[in-house]
Amino acid sequence: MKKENITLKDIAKVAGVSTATASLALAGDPRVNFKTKKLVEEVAQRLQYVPNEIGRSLRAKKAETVALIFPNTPHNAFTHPYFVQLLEGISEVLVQNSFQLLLSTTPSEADEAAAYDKILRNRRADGIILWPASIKDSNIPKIIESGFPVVYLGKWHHDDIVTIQRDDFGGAYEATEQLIRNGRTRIVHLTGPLDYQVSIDRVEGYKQALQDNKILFDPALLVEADFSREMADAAVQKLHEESVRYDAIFAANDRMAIGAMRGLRALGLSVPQDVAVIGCDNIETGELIEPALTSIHQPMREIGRLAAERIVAMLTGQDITDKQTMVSSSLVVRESCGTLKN
Amino acid sequence: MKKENITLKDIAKVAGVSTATASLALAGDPRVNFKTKKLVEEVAQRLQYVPNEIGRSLRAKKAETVALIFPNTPHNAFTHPYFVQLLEGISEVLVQNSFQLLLSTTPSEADEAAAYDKILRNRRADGIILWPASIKDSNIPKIIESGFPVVYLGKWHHDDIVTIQRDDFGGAYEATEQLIRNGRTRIVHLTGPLDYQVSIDRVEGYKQALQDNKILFDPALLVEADFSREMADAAVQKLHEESVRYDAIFAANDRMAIGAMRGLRALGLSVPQDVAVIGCDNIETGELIEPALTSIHQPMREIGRLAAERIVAMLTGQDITDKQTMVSSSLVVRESCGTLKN
DNA sequence: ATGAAAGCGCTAACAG
DNA sequence: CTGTTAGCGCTTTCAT
Repeated sequence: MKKENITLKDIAKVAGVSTATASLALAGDPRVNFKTKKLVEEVAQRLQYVPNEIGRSLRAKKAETVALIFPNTPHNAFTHPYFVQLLEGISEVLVQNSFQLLLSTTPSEADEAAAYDKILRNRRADGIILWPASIKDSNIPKIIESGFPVVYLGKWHHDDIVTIQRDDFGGAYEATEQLIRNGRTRIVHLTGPLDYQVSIDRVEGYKQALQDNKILFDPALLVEADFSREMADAAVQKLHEESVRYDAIFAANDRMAIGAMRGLRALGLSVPQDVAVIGCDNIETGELIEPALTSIHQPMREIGRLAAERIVAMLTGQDITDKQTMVSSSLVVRESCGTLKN
Repeated sequence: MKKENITLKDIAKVAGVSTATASLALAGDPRVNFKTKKLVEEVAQRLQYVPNEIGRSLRAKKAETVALIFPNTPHNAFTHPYFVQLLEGISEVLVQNSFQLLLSTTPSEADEAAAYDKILRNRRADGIILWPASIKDSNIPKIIESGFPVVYLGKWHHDDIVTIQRDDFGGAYEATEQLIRNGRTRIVHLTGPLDYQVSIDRVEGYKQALQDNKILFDPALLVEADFSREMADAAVQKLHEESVRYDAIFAANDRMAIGAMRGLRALGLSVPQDVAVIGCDNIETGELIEPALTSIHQPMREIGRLAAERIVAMLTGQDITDKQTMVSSSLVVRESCGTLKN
């Protein structure tokens, strides 16, 4: 049932030319006679010839493939609500440019190094889009310094690296300021794990907004969590037990914001009257719950698109003028933050 | 900066053996002397040799790669809330078995055929996991009948095809029956597009449940929609304008269920008192809204895992005993369907 | 304008 | 036990 694959040799034989000529003809090389070209094309068409990309890759030393590498940690990747959108943006651009997309998860921390290395050098992919997890990941410098074409989704302390980064600092700043503008002064910040750059940047933005508004930063209001609903809920409980007073929560993602809202409700506190809440990610759920959640919208699809465009540019030898690209986020104001409708 | 890739030839030269011996040594072939084996391994290690998979693939005529093909229609794939979970299940198994995952979207309907064909025959992937969109898609029979190793996610009318299917009929039956058990008799079914197999199966399950409970099927209660919240909302409006009376809605996905609930609220109707609602997919949002949504849980991750296991089995020459696998769904009962707590 | 031949990196059949 | 050789399918000089 399974058809034998027909090769260039086959169509050359049928067309009565050499494989070299056939190859040139199909590549549209001007040196080849128009008539032979037509003939070869006709035969290829008739035999439904599809070039074997593997052979082509071996010869060309490139695979026309981009790998998306991401560590599949519990806080990252698949569980991230916006992973799909990133993927969609990347896919969209790669398809347009006839690149393939190879998905590479690194299963366990243990063989991450090996996994990276393999992808780097086994030539299955010509370039990499790298979604970092923790900044502690020691493999990342290795990849980046290997000189392999890579687009890094995040901040990296080296100007030579092509990066696409979100303005997490700015987003956090804006969210915090929104709460302050609404009259809140004791603002809890539920962070993600603090070995993530995104978490650090948000804390900075939060602190800066406080400072610019002459509010003293209170360490008791900074709570490290893990992006999960459960932990946010628990954090609210804990704050209650410790009798910490606060009138707002800025959570590092919507899941935690929602978890916190549930925790608050369980304590008999109302949102936004008693405690105003803002999250990050602007997931669909936030729009549907009561009260609707104010959130920082992250343009993940746009980031995916930009990342793919950059890597394609690098692989096709174009110049990257601006290596660092900053994508700004925007605050979507809904009921939960206590802003009065105007 | 970018290192020249070292090849098998290089390590053979350094180790002072032939490439053949080097190859065998690294493959752990018992014929090669223990000492030479150690030597070669040491050199490979030292030079950080990573085999070029492209060369290997060309030789072996396989790529150790599985492609996931899905048409990126508005109702499918990226917008589907459960796409990520499918992906996760697939990825998990493929990683375990050292297969790569190639993601193939078909951009526009126009060149779908070409896209499929290319993937089928350019040998970048050894096997395919196929997520169908419409059953009208004429490319699907072609792929399947080409004899290329494929796992089809859905129902296919041919016993030779390896499929993983959800029990959409059973799920719809169970949901409908639950509503009937709760005393509802005029049950609206908001379907997905009726050229999707899933939609058809659900309609069948719905009808069967009605019939088994001696409720006459009323065509006015069967409303074709498009999986979107907006259309569900509009459908509820339309039913109102046409003065259609009903006491329950079974929606073909949670998005529509949620849209319908919003529409009902706008009409001043309460859920579940006036109208009981059940959705499909059991998305996270359903758990968080008020009233919490009863929904059919779809084990997409499990499906992904099974699909990947099957395709790996096929590619490694194992026997597939049961070609058709049916995965059952389960009803997650929450408030919206009006079931009394016990 | 076309063909012959080399070679990308790898593995496997066959010698020795 | 190891080396020689051929060839996977393709592109690309280099001759003709």
